[in-house]
Amino acid sequence: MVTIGDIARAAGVSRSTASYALSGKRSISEEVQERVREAARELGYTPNAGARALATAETRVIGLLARFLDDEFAPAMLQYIRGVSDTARAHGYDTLLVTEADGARALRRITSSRMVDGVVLLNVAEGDARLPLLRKAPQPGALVGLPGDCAGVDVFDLDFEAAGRLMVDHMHRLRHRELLLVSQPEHVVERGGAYVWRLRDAVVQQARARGIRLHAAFGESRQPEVGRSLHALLDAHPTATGLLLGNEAAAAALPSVLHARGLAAPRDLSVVGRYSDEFARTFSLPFSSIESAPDLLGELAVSQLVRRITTPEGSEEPHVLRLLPPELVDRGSTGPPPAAPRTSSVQGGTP
Amino acid sequence: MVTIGDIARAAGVSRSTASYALSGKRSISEEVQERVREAARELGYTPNAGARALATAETRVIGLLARFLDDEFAPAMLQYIRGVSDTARAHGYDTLLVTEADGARALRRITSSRMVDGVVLLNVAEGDARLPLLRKAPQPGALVGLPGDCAGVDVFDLDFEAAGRLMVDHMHRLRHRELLLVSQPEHVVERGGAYVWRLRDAVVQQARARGIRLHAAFGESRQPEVGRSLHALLDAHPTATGLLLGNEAAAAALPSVLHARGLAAPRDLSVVGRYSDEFARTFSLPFSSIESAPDLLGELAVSQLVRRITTPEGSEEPHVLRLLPPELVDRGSTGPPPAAPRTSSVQGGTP
DNA sequence: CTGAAAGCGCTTACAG
DNA sequence: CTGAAAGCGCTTACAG
Repeated sequence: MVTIGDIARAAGVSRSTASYALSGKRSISEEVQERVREAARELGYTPNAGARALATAETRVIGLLARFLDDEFAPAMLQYIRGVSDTARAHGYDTLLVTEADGARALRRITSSRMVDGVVLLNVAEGDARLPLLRKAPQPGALVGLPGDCAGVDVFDLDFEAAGRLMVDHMHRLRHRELLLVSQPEHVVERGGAYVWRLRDAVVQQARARGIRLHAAFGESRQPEVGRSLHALLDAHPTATGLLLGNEAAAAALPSVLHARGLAAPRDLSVVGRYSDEFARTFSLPFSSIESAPDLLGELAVSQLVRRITTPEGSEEPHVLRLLPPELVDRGSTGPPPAAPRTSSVQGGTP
Repeated sequence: MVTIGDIARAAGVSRSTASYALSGKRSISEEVQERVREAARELGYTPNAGARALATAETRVIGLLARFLDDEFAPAMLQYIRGVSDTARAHGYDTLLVTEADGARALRRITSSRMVDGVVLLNVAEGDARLPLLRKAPQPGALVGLPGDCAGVDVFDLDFEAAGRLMVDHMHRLRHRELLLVSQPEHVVERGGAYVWRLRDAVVQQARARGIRLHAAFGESRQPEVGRSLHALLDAHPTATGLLLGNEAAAAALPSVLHARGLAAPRDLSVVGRYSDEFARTFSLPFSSIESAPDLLGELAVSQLVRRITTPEGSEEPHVLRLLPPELVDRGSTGPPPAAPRTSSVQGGTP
């Protein structure tokens, strides 16, 4: 292994001079600087990360705590991970990915051993067990997902309440008067997935305010249950003309369900989902949707985290809570309600 | 920050004794051991990872180099990542996830700075630019994906040739005599994605051996192109009775395509794909498929990597090349060919 | 502009 | 069974 000592010797200077020449942290004569650089290049020198971390108390690594829960839709997670990882790199940081089931334990491990300079938490729940630990940790943390208590951390999330209102208003403007809402599975709520009820409550309230009949159901996260529950919901409410989807798994399953019933959007049913454009393109989902912006959320969280890391200790800026205003991406799946009500469940019926 | 010095002082012993008591690397009296452990617990001691890495030349971190390529289907990647990350943790390692576009550069960074004890490369291509660097690195590496030259690394992959033969033989046994094959997009091949032609060539050859007419096409990785190309293929070959899918994006798009044409599998068309069971369940893909086993491949790669890391330098065991025998998961989408040929493209026709 | 030295927090031969 | 010391490779005050 080639060390800074080797570089110093090759360049005929002291180790400190070699270090300064490479870092540029104090002025070094042109000539020496060139000799050192040349030696480093020639010997293929890279500073030892552990040694540097020990000396500077900086690892240039951020921790990313992701959880894969049975009742959530895994593919959506990938985009958050990419957003975080790519942004971290752009700031000169590497990413330690932790997928351990026991997130609190994992968080303690990586923070108290100083493996990371800061931490991004994905999939944050209302009373997230990782938060008390994060607040005690010496490193700053940024969250994607809104917890009950935001003290001591920077928080980024979609504004799910505004998203709920936007869905309803969009349908209301098109003159729909009876809507269906499919949320995430009920366990997600029980586990503290606050975004579920933030969206749901907003939808319920706005529907009431607009004089719209609303039938709200919890969905499923897995096939074939998702499809069955969609069928059941459509069967139960044949006069509903619009469908709001808070649930990515339901959105992915909907095209088959519509086909099986001989329905088309927006001709027979107007549909609005809530997922990313990337997701829509990957699975060819033809429904208008509220962009969930996973890459942007990851990027914002990391950028803020890096600011905290690099900002001097004392100058504590107040913590940030940023809820992104929802945007509706129009893919043409909404329109005025049909004149006649849908025919009820016709397996494979003609359109 | 609480250091081993603090523990030593609290327990009234030297730092070395404290270290040994915690690591158990030499015999320490019961009593002292207890005092040290108690002190560590009380003060909440965790060894500093950087300091430990510097002293031991071990980081207990493995690097995971993933690439997200436009012409590949991103959701499939997540399962590899989880397999690697979970297995690493089970062995006591953390995972540094690198998604940088320039994989070779990233590999050099993390290996030469000794951020990791070993490296797993995902998505390995025929003449992978990362391999020469990996061979020069001081850390061992394990690959998921078969490169042209396996020297110096451990390699794990699905046996794509056997998979191709299995697909054809399965259809042949059911008396199909004309088949369609949809591979990955052609750019994947151009880029050196060897698994594409390994599967394709084996299918072509086996079809010839069995006297089967085969129409092989490259697919697309994105909607709506995927769907269009499937339609075009089905239009072009109305007498083909079986469809082989090497391409996950095509598999995800197929249900809509079949619905739109009023076709059902296996009644009108027998279908075999190549993707994981997890993938099938997430997207409710009703097609029999050859299990691509991403979690198992990730697990095997990491387990072997850990063995290399922990094995003493000299005792170089020969490198491993392991190709998993394909397994067909039957989801009931294959059967005997229909008596009458398919009617050609009928948009929304009755079944 | 440059060098000698201390120190980051750990582990592990070396001595007793 | 235990302690004092060296060393891992770096950075950065301290001195000139």
